[in-house]
Amino acid sequence: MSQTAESTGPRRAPTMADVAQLAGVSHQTVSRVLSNHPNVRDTTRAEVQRAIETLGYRRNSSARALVTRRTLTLGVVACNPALFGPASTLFGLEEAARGEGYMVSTVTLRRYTAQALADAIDHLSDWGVEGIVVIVPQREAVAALAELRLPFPVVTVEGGHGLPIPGVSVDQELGGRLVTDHLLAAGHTTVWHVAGPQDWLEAGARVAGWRGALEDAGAEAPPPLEGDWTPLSGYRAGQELAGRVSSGAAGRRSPEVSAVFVANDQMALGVLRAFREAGLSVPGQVAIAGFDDIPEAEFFAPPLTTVRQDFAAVGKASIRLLIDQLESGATREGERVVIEPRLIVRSSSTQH
Amino acid sequence: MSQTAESTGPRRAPTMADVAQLAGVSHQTVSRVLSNHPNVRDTTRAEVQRAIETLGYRRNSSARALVTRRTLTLGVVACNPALFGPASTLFGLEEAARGEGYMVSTVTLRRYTAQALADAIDHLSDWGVEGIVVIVPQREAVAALAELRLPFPVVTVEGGHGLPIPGVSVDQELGGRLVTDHLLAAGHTTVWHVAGPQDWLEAGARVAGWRGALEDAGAEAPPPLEGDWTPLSGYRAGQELAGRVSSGAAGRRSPEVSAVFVANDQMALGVLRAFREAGLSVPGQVAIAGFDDIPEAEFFAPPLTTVRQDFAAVGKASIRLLIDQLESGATREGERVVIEPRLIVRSSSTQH
DNA sequence: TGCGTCATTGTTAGCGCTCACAGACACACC
DNA sequence: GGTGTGTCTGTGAGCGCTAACAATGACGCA
Repeated sequence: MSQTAESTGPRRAPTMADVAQLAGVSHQTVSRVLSNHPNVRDTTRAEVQRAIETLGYRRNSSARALVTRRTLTLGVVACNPALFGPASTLFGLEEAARGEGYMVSTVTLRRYTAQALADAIDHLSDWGVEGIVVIVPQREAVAALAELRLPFPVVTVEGGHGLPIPGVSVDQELGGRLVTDHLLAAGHTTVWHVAGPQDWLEAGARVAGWRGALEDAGAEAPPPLEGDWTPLSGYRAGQELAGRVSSGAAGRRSPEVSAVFVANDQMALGVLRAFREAGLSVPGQVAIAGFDDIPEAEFFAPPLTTVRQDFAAVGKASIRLLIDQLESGATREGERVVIEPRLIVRSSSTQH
Repeated sequence: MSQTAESTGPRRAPTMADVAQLAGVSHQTVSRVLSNHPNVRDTTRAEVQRAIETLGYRRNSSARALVTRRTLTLGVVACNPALFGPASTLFGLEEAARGEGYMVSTVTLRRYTAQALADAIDHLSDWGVEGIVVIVPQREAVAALAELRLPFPVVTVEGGHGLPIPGVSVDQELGGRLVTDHLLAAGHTTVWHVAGPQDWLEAGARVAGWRGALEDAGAEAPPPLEGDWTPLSGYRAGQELAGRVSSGAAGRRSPEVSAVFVANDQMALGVLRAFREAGLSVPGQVAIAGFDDIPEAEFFAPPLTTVRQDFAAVGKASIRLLIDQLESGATREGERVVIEPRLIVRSSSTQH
């Protein structure tokens, strides 16, 4: 049954010549109709269109790519695609690319290593992508990328500055500043920080923003804790911080814990749980702020003050940057698009 | 500077003929080396390999696809790719496909409509995908899909039964049962339900599991509330439920609210917030369970009992099903792979 | 010596399309 | 009538590869 499903046998997909024959024109005329060339008589065009519909003809993309030397395909390498940020960026990327007439092929990395990155790019190259966007925010990744000397344009997302590879990023340092300033303005003498993994550029930039804001305010910077973006690591950091709240500043020569800036919302969730278990009230005894504004943040206990990043804009800008290079043929050495984040104040940081 | 970066001008990528010439063989021998044909003398093979490395040659995928009639590309249509489930599935899908030597091209839908789905598939067809996986769990989507009669195999994820399109799904009904049974076993006389949008098959199946478990236990089924998967909708449903807890069953002729099964974790988060604001203790006064086991669930206040789905397995199985069809040429009419979910018990449903 | 067999290599055609160019025809102008 | 200047259409080549077949030489065996 399975073999005889299509009654006339394994019929080949119709070709341009088939359409031409049915419409009584040359294959070239069919091609012209398909590419909207102006110099085709209306009646001819209609005839060809009808033949196309009758046969259900579709242009063979491989043949077309072979002769035009354009695959109209872009590659994306992403690292933690189940996280909110990367997933949203991926989405924005794909949408923007499709709008520009390109297809997106994705390769995801379970964990970043220089080898995995190289393999991913190799895989994409094999399929003839015209350029790639790399969403691998580890510090060394960008360096590894710069050494690869690829035969097509590359754009990084959150790839950091100072490299010849163009990229798009959110101003993470500004985000760190916004949060810290906000907490200082609420009257806290200083702000503690639970940082992301320091091989991530974003994590480093958020630390820098936090530290900068403290310095500008003349506040002492307590030693930052470090997590790995997961709620669990935030939970552990939160337990550590909770211990310091109760034991007071004297024992450790550190300032009192009354405000914490956590480098992402998931870790902030862990911190909240740790504080809850320690019997600390938020924001009563400690104010907390996160980063990312995941959809859940508004419904945390209490709702979380955080920083919103416009991932869709990041995706769109990366594609723009990539396609610009494709079409101009010039590489935008070191060009960077920076997107501003926005502080979202909720009750985790404000005495109601 | 940008134009003169490559000193010898815009050199074409090397072709098989270039490699052949450098190695002193015919292009066909190069082709044989590349496709690991056994009948090539070792010395010849080595010579060709060296020429390939010297020139940095890569096979032109378009030319290859043109003659072999195989693009080795699979398409994926996904609907809410920033949600945890779809994103994880996407990830598993891509990884499995790459392992099998295929490339994955993705199209994401902002919102499901029959038109958007058709457009997405059109877009993928234009790029010559050999088959597609559709992760669009709305009820009508599958029907629309069945009517499209596509010239390549299709596999659905969470696409429901009774259609000629093969697919992979998690046993959502079983999941609903597991949760409900668990809550009943804890001594609750009945279990309320905050359902997902009823045009989603998964939402319907979870309702069915919930209702089935109640019936089997001889418990009365209260009218289910309906949300849209977002924390906000869960919050609203939670407010409604909280009102019933305080006013008691008498006013509405409904059983008392002492246990709630929420159709996903995000909505459960909203319910938790509503209950917290209403001064209800969880699980003291009301037990709550969710569905999905998002990474955050363990850190909710309180940690959430939920159902874990193995999305990676779903992705892997879909790709297997698709590639099997590709290689056998036969469509697996109505074949379904069902993956079992697992109950994760945490403190939101248990008196400590 | 003659012939078949096998491993190794080369030759040729053609996948389905676009590009460059060449025709055909209509119309205007001198 | 000749010569442009359009508009519309067809012809031929070739993109880079693989598949089918042909050719070559080495070897074994009668």
